[in-house]
Amino acid sequence: MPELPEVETVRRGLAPYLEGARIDKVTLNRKDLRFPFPRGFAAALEGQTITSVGRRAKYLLVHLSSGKTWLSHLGMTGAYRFAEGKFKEPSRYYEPGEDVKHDHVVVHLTHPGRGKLTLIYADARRFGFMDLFEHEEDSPYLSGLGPEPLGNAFNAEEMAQRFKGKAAPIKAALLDQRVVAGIGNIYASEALHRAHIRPTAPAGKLVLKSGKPSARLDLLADGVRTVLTEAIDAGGSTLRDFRAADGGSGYFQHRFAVYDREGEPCPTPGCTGTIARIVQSGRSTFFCPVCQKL
DNA sequence: CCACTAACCTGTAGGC
DNA sequence: TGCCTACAGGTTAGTG
Repeated sequence: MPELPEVETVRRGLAPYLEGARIDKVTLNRKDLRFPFPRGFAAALEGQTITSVGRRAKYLLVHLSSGKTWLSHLGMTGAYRFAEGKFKEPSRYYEPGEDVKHDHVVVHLTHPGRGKLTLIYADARRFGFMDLFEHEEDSPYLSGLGPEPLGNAFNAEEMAQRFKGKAAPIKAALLDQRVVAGIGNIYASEALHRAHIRPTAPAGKLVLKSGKPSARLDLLADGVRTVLTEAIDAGGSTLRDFRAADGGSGYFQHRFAVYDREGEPCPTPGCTGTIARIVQSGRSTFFCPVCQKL
């Protein structure tokens, strides 16, 4: 489900309700999601106060008073919501009375000023997972990640170093979390369209012999930053089932230039192209064959 | 190390 | 209506 902008939207929705709250009880309705919960997971959360809610790439990071960090990845269909009608619009899967068979984790909290809250993690496909660690470098999920695309360490020079000599298509390179962390299938297509780069182009072709980024790669770095920033500002994209923690939906999907727009006219000013769909590494890629040359 | 595939699991949309 | 297929925002494990 969620790429960086959607996870950031979830983080922003949760933070005001979680920060400062004490975790009273954690119920796991099964022993695993994509992977088993770590040993003693629930017990390690219980009794803790949440100091802050952060994010790294597509990972939510809930920092606890014990110094440990509760990591949560939403996979494709993971979602958080609060029970008991705290919000006007419940997640579409979970209208009152609807089945709750995908509610896998239930967290009872007491928030100073907001009182008792029940946070629920639901995940139909169970591609999500959770972890608990003391130091970020101890988490296998975080240790290999590339730079945050909206952080200072991310720029065209940085990308050039990672792309140099790579034969893999640029779309695959953008999806590689070791190269840049947080881009997924939607925003990879969108960023490439903004930079007018063909998704099949070998990543190495965007790097000059000197190792400097090409002008196109400069455009791509800009495209990544701007599309992610705009998507966050729009509250993420709502396809199928994505919901922010308050049950609301993002609206960036209305601003997709190419994603899921096969057969529609290319929105690039003056371009006469029609958006095409191809499959790369088993996943859909959308692009304009006319304005996305190399 | 690189590139690619299959696998994980459930739900939904579309064709017949 | 039912049945069948294709596809879905992600990541890891296994193969050459």
